[in-house]
Amino acid sequence: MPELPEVETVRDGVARHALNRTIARAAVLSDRTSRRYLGGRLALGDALHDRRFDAAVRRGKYLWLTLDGRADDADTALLVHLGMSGQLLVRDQVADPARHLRARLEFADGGALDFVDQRTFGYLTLEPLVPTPDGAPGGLGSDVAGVPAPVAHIARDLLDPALDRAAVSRRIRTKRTAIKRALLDQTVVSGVGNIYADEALWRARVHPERACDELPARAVNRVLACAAEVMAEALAQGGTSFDELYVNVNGASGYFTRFLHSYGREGQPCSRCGSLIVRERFMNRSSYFCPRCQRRPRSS
DNA sequence: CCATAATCCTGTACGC
DNA sequence: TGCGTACAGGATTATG
Repeated sequence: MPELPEVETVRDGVARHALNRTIARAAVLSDRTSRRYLGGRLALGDALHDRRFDAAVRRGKYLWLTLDGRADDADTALLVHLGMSGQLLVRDQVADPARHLRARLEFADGGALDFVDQRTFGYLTLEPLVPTPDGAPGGLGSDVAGVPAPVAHIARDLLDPALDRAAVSRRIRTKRTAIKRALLDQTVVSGVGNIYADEALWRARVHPERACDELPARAVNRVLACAAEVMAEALAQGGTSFDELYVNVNGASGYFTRFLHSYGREGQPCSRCGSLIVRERFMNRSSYFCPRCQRRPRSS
């Protein structure tokens, strides 16, 4: 499941292998993949014809590829969200279509960029860039102070040099909700999904149901620091491939799965204290935590 | 405005 | 063996 480290791994791969190459043909094969683009899948493919990407940029779990200069739409980007199972794969040659191939961009030099997505929560769309309020770069990968319009409400992420982490901490402490909910709220801080939320809370020794407005500032700061730390470490391992739906642009899995301490480890001993990791329903999904290291709040 | 529930989707794992 | 069901969950949309 692609969260920040996985999307960043993909962004890096695209930046290395897919920039400044002319797109000779582009085809979006599924209406669902282009559902965010009002012109429809055929127009989306047509719009990419004979164009090139000149940067690959990421904020949180959003990735966008900026189109090279053309007077009428120089500030336009192909916005990519991988959803649950989206993959961008760089092909040296046009290969046989993968089972869930949703779009293919063929380069004039013979290679291709494939978008494969089993569960179809991912999408592609073309979007104008809008200025960032603070004038800082819109995301990692470009100096341009712009983001695609649908990304304007998404907060900066924990690996963004322009993030004001102290302000995020203050905002979290005003929220009347559980800390894990706040971590997963992409308008508060972006890039954290279920896996890294659980891992960050385990590291910080904070129970996922702890109320934001009852946590000491120190604890919230610790959670944010741990989240940044665990995602940086995961990035260094190429991300987490928990269920094989996440791979990099070359089709390789990430190696961080073996370093997980809580996520997916129900019934296994906590690597810190030996208590058995428990799993609970939370927000229509699962929370994994150590019942001894991460003390449950009295209420709720 | 804020918090939360419902919703989209497909493959896999399981119980009967 | 096969069928039905639960489950995985990011982000938008709807509802309270």
